[in-house]
Amino acid sequence: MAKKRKHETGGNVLKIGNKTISLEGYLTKKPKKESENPPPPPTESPTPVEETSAENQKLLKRNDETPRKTRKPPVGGDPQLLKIRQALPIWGYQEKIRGILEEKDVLLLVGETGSGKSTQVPQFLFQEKWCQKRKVKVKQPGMGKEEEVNVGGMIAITQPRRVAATTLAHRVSKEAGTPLTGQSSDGKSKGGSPPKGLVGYSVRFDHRVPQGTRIKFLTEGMLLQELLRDPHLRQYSAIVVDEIHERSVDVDLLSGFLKQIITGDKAGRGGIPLKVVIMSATANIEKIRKFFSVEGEEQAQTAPSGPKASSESSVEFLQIEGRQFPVEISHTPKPVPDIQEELLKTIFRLHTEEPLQDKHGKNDILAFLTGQEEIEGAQRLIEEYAGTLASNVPKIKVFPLFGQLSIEAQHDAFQPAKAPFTRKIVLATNIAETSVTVPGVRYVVDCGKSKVKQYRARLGMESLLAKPISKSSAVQRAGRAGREGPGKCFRLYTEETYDTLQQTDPPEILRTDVLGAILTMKARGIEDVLAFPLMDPPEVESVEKALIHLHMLGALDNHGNITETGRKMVLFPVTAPYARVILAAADLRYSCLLEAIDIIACITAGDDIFLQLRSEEAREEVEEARKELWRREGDLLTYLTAMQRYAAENADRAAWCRARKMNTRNMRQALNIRKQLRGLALRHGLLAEAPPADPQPFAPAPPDRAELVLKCFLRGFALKTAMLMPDSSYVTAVGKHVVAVHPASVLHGQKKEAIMFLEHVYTQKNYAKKVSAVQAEWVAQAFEGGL
DNA sequence: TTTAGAGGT
Repeated sequence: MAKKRKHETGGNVLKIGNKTISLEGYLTKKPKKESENPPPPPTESPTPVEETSAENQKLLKRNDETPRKTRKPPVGGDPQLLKIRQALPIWGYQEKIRGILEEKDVLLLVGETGSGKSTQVPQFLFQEKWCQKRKVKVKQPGMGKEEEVNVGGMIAITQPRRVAATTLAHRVSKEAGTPLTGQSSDGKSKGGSPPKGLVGYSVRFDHRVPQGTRIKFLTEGMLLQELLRDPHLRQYSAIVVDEIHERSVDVDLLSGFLKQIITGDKAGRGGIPLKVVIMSATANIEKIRKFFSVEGEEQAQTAPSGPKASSESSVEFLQIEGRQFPVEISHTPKPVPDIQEELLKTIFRLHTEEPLQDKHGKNDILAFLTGQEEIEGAQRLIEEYAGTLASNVPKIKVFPLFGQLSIEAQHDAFQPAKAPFTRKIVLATNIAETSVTVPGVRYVVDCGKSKVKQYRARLGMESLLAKPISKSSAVQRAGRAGREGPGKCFRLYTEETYDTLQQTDPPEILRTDVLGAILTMKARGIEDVLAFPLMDPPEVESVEKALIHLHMLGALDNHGNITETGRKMVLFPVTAPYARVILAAADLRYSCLLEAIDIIACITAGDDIFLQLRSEEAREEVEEARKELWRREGDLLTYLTAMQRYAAENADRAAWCRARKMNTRNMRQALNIRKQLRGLALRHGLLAEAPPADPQPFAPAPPDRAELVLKCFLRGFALKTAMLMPDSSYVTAVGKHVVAVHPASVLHGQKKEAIMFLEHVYTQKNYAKKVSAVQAEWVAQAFEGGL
């Protein structure tokens, strides 16, 4: 297996064993980062209304051949909601925004929390002349033939999270007064029939795109998927990229594709430009502005021929004020030796000195800590100490808040403390920084750290460690105190420490394995991935590692071009190694596709489907029930058993989960993913016929079948294997690192001749997770088989 | 003996 090593041979060629990958022309460099925000809350009401208000008319001072008042009003709308809309900070900017986009292709809009940009901007734009659907002639690629196609008509608004996409769509459809009911599939809405809805959304497992949809909210990943089918985004007149400051891998890739569309040859869109609105919650936008501006650097390489968009598509910038109460920030005078002690002192000083409520409402406390362990420790101490308080001091109710908590427990943290004369204290991870808003908070305590995942390409492993937060993160945390009234923020670190913090967090693309990003590019026709425009290009070494890995998986050929296997892999919404396992499982040599899908569905459903049990009692309580799921082959076969038994359960699946302390949310999600993967396998010919519907009687996989399943997973994960050493440690086959089997694994504390693990994380130790027992011989075979 | 947070036709 050592033969599969990389050798640099000359400039642009990589050799792996006897194979050669061309890296022709893979070279570019680029510039820096950002912070974030949530949408306004929904309200109630129905009835029709004119969009063009009197206020609106006043702003019509611009040079305009077609007077604004002739613009067709929206289908309907709600007068009460209109009043609320008119009070939003962004409302007064609508003519300005329209004016800019009439002339320019790119607008960078910075609006702080509560400015209303996510809901209003698409409504300002959809009736613009440039936003109408047009029939144009385009040349078919390859052939000289022209075909007539529709271009434009819709506005897409991307969101990093599903919940944001769906709630914004509901809100905007209510404001517009049109229903959000259609179940029609994407973009198939034919003209002719009367419009049935103005607003739609598209997220995984949930699509509502009524006929006549003009405004479509979708997740970033969903638009990337659409790009696979429609590289010119012909359905759209404009793309609004919201929350770009969160800098997910998906939004970075999307930005690259949008940049290529706006700076490149527009022949694929029949010469019709695509308008792009980039929205960010932070004022630190120089990098984004530079990235999207055409004049900037080398725009030359992208389009090989055809007319080039030039001066007319420069980036316009607009800043909208937000709605935020002032927050008084204080730092500690000296570095604190013990964070937990300082946290307790701060909380109890606040609690005893500050009023329980005022004219703005509740005065609750939100503390940011790094993780579950720290939160639970602090909770114990606070509750203990609270018990000793005098009776004239208000009571305390502590709510932990972290991602692994059940939905119900998370929900509790959002409710006001029920008992009278009681203050709510929420101890949260950075889940409360962006993903959720806790109402009632007026005091924030910030420990100044958070756990950060970092991928190390050289080791092929990731780490999860507590690191100092960035300035923008600190500002964001403080801002959580000023949502409902003037607030206070107590930072448990000095001002000098604050000054040393990084301005922004490194974007995800620099902290994660770029394997998926590279495959995404390759599948969308990017030959030279190093020349693909990215705001923060990953290190060349990480890209090379990913290319080699993709080559090993069979997704790329010797020239670095995507293979038929690679094209099939991207059809499945799982990471490349899992996609490779799915393809292998469909192969006649293995024929265990349904089993592989069951396992992959469990693994990709979220965090572990088995809830972690802290106490010895809890463990004993469910041990018997869980035992029937355990397989000595390891975690993968255990997941398979869990899924098979869960799917076989006919009575009450939630109760079945509760009895085994399993995550019901994730099991439901796993079943969704299983259904989706089965459907895709069927559609793409990996399955001959639809599997029988649930519930099916449970039958445990016999050992020979289990062996097939594990060999099949080795096709995707041969790199993640380790051998047992005489001293009982495991050493990885590639790289020779010592790994320990994670305590959550069923193989923890056991000795097997070799293990395969799907995850490799450094926390307290170098841990192997999702572990299975394999034979050394299978590992060798997997390497020899070229995977 | 252990666990930041998002996300996909």
